[in-house]
Amino acid sequence: MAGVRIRDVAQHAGVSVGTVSNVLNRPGDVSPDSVERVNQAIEQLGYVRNDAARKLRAGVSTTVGFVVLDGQNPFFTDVVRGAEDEASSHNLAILYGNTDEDVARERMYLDLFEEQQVRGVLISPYGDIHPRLERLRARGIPAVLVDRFSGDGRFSSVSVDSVAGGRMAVEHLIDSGRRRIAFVGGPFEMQQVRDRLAGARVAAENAVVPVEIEVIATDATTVEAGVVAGARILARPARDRPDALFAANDLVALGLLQALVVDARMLVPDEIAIIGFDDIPFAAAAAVPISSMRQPGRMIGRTALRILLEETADPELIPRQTVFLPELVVRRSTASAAGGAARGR
Amino acid sequence: MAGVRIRDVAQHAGVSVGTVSNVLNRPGDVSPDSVERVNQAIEQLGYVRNDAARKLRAGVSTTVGFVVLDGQNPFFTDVVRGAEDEASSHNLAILYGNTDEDVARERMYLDLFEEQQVRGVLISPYGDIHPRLERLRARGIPAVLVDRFSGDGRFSSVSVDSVAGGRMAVEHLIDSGRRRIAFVGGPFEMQQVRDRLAGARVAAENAVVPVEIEVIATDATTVEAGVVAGARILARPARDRPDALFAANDLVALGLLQALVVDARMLVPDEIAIIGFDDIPFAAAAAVPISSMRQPGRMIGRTALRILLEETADPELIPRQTVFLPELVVRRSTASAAGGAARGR
DNA sequence: GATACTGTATGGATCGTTTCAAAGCGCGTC
DNA sequence: GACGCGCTTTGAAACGATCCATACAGTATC
Repeated sequence: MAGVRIRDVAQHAGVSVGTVSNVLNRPGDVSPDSVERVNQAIEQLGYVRNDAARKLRAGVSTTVGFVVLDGQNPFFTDVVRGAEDEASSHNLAILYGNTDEDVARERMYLDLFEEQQVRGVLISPYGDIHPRLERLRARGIPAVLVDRFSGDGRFSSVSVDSVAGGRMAVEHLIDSGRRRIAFVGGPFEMQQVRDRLAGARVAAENAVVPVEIEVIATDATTVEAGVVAGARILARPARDRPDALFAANDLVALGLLQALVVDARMLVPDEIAIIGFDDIPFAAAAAVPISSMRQPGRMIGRTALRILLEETADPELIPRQTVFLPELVVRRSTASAAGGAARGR
Repeated sequence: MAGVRIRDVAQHAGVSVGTVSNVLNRPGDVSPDSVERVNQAIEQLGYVRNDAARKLRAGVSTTVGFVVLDGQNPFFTDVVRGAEDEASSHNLAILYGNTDEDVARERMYLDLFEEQQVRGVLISPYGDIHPRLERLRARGIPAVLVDRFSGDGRFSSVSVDSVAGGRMAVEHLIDSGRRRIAFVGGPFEMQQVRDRLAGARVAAENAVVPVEIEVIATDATTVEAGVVAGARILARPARDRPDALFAANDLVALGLLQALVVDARMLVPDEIAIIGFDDIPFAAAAAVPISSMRQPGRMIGRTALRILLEETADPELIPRQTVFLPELVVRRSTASAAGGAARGR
């Protein structure tokens, strides 16, 4: 429609097209005088660069793709926010896709991003996408895994040590006097879920007292799945229930809490303790404030994008794994079983 | 790098470049035989269309921009999800930007989207961006306002009737026996905030009993802002406190709840009732389950994207305002002050 | 057998930018 | 005044797809 092209700017400023392009891309190489005139022309004509033409010729994209496992999970919105901050400071835009733990959607977005020739891809993977990512890399599009350790080290990744996190969470439960612990989460296709459980088992094995770990599988890591799992626990006779729940993430923990406390009036932490993972902002405002393993979501996003940009700059870079350690945040949901004052008793 | 071009596909399939393009865009116009051969070649060579070249020549973009006020707010992630669903069914990708109530960021994203020549823009506006949007429209990029009524009708919009919502919320508070009501929210630059307050005032004026509406201003609609406001309320002598709080949204309501109940052990709803807006999933799992005005977020997103696509198809279309009515969801936080029997739910 | 018509296929022009080799310019040196 | 040296500027050739006017083959019609 409007169609102000670089040629019009050149004409208006009395210079050649090449010069305008240089002003746009390498102002240092152009005389201050020309820069001034060109900028005025741009201003006056309301010129906006055509990114498609730029991308076609220069081969450089100004977008980065981000494929997220669960965009509804506040933890991931936090990660996205971090990536976005970093991106906008480099004048990049984010192409956003939410897979919702669906392999087909995941593939679709990667296809889309390839057509778009994004500068790079951040992805919290669900299915096995290594071959797909290899192909992208072969086309000059690097990828960084987010919230997932790259087992074989073929890609860079930014994540949190979920095994350590699981261990710390369960150690905390054991310290506060719990012995019959249930891990609530799923699906086990998700590496994070497997790792957190593995960590829980390590803590149980290392404990000086005998500790049971039971697994209550859910089909997703959502509030609804937590509610369903909670109902299953309630259906059991009181004697058969665990005395502590380690939820795969805070959404599940909130669902459990809703089923057990809000709906069924169980006493948390007295009858049963609950700990989650992620420390989303809502954990603190829950029916009973939920203890959790805090992940630095924003930082993860920032870091991932930064690494991605380094890799675009130098494709020969060796992939590197960045791992943060989660931090235990204790709230009321795991206060000592003994009740009030004494802990050692 | 890889660089399989349409020319290579043509060669491999033994047809001309034009034919391959036709197979890609109008397979109906090509003989089944050619379609077959071309598709095989595409498969074998791993050809992926170069969207930049396509966009440059054809002028059609495969991305839609979405500028969101607060990407951390679950309500908005729900809206985005709706838009995304609709977009992916049309093979469009979403360029995502989060303004965080910052005018500069808002402008930056609109610039970025203009360079990208997106197909259209969805935006939940913060500042006054009408001139900016007019300019986009002049360049053939339509925009649809999300979660904000277009007062002058110059753009299509999809929103919820916030005035009605505010009225319904406060009517409910009055019905349950409250008389000294405080509206907690801000900044008042946000139309949603103003409208919800306006609705509250309407309800108070229409009431058959005298009702006071007090305003407790916050500088954002976040959990933290709610906590701060809660502390201010606590600082007042008990006699001077309102008997009900209408929060501008659920995040603020959760913050209030945290300050008043979790931290200070006030009794909700007995001493003070709380109602929020949006009905985010976390409202139900809160310390005291929070009553709220439900907005159909996902539906809003879907609808907005659909309208946007209709407008790209026919730029002459007259802007239209789609308004949903919010729905009152009553939970424990506003149970009758009288105490009464029906508290169990 | 000439003509018209339909359905496909072709290939060169085109989109708007960046790139890059070459030219132009001003100035100091010999 | 010829030459060389930086610093700027120039203009035409890409980039890879789509568009479109044209060509062509095959069939129907008279």
